[in-house]
Amino acid sequence: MTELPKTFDPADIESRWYAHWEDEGLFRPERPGAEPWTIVNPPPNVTGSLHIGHALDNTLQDILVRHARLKGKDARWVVGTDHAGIATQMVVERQLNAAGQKRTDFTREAFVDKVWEWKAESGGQITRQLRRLGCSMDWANERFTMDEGFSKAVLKVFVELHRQGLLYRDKRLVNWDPGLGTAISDLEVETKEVRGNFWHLRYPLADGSGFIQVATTRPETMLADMAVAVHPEDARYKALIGKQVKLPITGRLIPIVGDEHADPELGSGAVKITPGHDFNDFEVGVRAGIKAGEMLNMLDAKAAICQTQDGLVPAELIGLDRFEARKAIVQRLRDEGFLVPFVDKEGAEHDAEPRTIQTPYGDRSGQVIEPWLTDQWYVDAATLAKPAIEAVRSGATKIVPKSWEKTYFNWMENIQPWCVSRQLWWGHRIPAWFDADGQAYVAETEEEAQAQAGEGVALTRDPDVLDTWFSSALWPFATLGWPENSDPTLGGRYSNDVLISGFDILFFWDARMMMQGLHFMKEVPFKTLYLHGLVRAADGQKMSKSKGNTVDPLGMIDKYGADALRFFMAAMESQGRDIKMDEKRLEGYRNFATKLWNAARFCQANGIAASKHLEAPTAELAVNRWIIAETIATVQALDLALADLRFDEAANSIYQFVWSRFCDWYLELIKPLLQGEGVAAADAEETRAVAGWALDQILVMLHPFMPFITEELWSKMGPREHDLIVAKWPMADARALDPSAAQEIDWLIRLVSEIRAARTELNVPPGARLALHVRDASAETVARLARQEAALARLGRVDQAQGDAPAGGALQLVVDEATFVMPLGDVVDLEAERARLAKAIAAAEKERDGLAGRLGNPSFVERAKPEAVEKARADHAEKAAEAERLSAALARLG
RNA sequence: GGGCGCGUAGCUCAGUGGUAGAGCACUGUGUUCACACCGCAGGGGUCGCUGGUUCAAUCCCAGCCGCGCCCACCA
Repeated sequence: MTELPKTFDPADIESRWYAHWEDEGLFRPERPGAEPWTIVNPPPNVTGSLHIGHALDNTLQDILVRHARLKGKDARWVVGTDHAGIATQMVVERQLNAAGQKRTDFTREAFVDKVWEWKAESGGQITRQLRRLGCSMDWANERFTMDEGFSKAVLKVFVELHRQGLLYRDKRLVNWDPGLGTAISDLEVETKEVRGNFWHLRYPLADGSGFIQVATTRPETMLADMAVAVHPEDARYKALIGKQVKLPITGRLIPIVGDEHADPELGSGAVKITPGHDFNDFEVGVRAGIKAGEMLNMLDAKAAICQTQDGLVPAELIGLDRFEARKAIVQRLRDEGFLVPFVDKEGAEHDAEPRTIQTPYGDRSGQVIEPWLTDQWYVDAATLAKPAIEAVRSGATKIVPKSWEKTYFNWMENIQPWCVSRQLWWGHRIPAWFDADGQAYVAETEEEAQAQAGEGVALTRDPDVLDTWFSSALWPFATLGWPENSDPTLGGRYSNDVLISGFDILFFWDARMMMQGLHFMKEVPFKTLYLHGLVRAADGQKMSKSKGNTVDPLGMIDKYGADALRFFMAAMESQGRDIKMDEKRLEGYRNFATKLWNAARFCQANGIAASKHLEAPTAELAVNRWIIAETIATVQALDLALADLRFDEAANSIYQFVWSRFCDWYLELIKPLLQGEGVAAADAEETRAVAGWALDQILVMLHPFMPFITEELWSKMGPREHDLIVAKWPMADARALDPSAAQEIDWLIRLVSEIRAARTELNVPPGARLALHVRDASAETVARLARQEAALARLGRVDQAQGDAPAGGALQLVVDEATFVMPLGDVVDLEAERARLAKAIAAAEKERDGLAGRLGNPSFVERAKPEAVEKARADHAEKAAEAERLSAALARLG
């Protein structure tokens, strides 16, 4: 047993213990035959650094892993990083730019090598930071979404999905990011409301019989218009259907078509159709019989104007950026009389009507997204979604909190084809080869593709890579050895036990793991999906670098210790709510750690040491039997809370137990037994044994939340057979519960509390010792008073006296059947005591009368649950008796 | 337009069909060598508003007000 310093210094112990655990392989001790328990960590981006959201996410996971490990399971927390295609490519490109270079100065191979170099140097930052939080991950088997095994899994999945017809190449509109020069998925598009304009155009009918008016937010796209649509039943336009319009500027002849898409209520009721540059118009175009290959395209990859297939775009517009082109085209339309001016309320004329419009932006680049006609690879998500929906309906995967199920279903049921190809260099290269005619051959190797295509056919590999989420969707099984490992349960680790993620990646990641996991493993990837919220700034705002209101978790660890930060996260994690950063609270949990530290110091100083046994020691004294029962009750509460993933309840249970039960009462109550004179040696010994045992249980129970301080104290309390991280979780043994001991200590606590409150209220000097007389005491109370004499003397500063109290001023209080009288002689302010008693009487009477009122209501007695009536009767009798005894005490005061 | 969530003590948050809790902050006080990052005692809430269901509602239902988030093709 090593003596503990007076102040707890987290920094001193954290790195020491972490290194020890990791070096000794304690994050995944050998446990042959033990029940496997598995959780996979959401792989952070290699470009990332630990932010406060990671701190929450990983704390919750570590609590579950450590709990499972303490319970003796073969717990494994799979860890690794994600190659994060776009993000990582951007980081490396930015570095090149800073050095005056650019990506295209290099060959693809050379650039990708540079990214790997960057990854080797900087990609480990976040995993080092996770260690500071105390995360007990299986580092020995760390994975990367582009490591060799993973790449095999990705190839296999791509090829199989293709063979099954669930992955295909298609020409359709895609969300194109002109800044990054790649397609992105629906989920990577953020729609924002921006101030924009609404231009009203009039298109001349080809036969010269007049005009048809249309409105648009994107006038420049008129260069690729292929129709004007009106509602088939719209009386105003019905006769025009089938006529031709001669487009301004290009002079192209386009038809007026009838289509349900045109809403007679909106604008003029007629709408220009640009199938190559608008998702709605694409559908209208298809219905009008236009094939994707024929749709006019007027933009290049950078969203500058290019010549359309029919060559009708005037040369002076070619090469203009889309926003420049808009200005030029509006001006020309105005000059040529095709722009209908907007007249505002004051009667003034403008080119356009101001209006807020929904505009799509790329979530990475911040660029306005262009619907663009390209060939891309798509996954038939709707088909894969069906089993994923069913799995949640049947409960095979339970979503916690349940309220997210609806969101999950809603998204899954309306899911669109998932565009998985990206025009980037960094990522999993698509295993497809094209011949000269553009025919694709999909295979795991070039040889196989060649075999499909036939001898001598020249093949070129698809230059594109896969969406990062395509690979991370395989994380729950590809990290466990699939596909080499053909065991359908992957050694009992698939399905994973639980997945913890922020709700912000429910669609990006969780849903896609469900789809891929069910498709390839025929089982759900995880039995429970726990979704937590965001960590927000103190003022409730979302944290962001641009706002400059981020809180650095490492800074919090430096200031308060990792244990305090972890406990904060756990205590604040109630299901379904975001967490607001509250540094005062964090400070409070730092204080909690110090409190525990000092409790352990007290134990050390009083000969209390590491328990020799797992089971609770046998005990005779009520106080010891009571703390054993309280410990058991806390284990039960913790197990329940953790099973329900109620991290806040779990944290609060152990917090309350440690501070309010163990420190505030138990340690105070046993002081006379440890330090008093004339204590039987057996009693002192029993108490030391029980206290040591209870402290041990506290350390084990608190360990998942506060691993560092608990491990330190565990080691300092005496010799141990093993480290705390691999200790045994307490057994919730109901046999240790003792109602009579609990009742006695409960009575003692109430009596001491009453004495203290009364003393304070009457301004009895803290140091003054009072004589304690009792009247109307039952035999049980008399016995308890005798047994608890030392505790009462110490905590209440009272000395028990025989016989009735002498007449005169006294402090009186009622606990259960007995009235306690503490004579105060001349010191007492009789008026103050009368007032105090009167207040107590009033309170008891108020409750009594309230209960009487309820009992006097016939419908309550008739219709309420019998136990509710019974309880009301009992409470009423008790309150009535209390009021009477207090009144008697008041009367005695004279 | 659809969906979800939130509104409980000054602040941050739990909570239950039977008259409300925690941490911090606040007030008073400090005898007892574990701890002032502490102890003891205390004040403080018409549980957003309005109806309804019920013997009984902060908790269930409906509407309203306020706040936030997600999804969606109004040109």
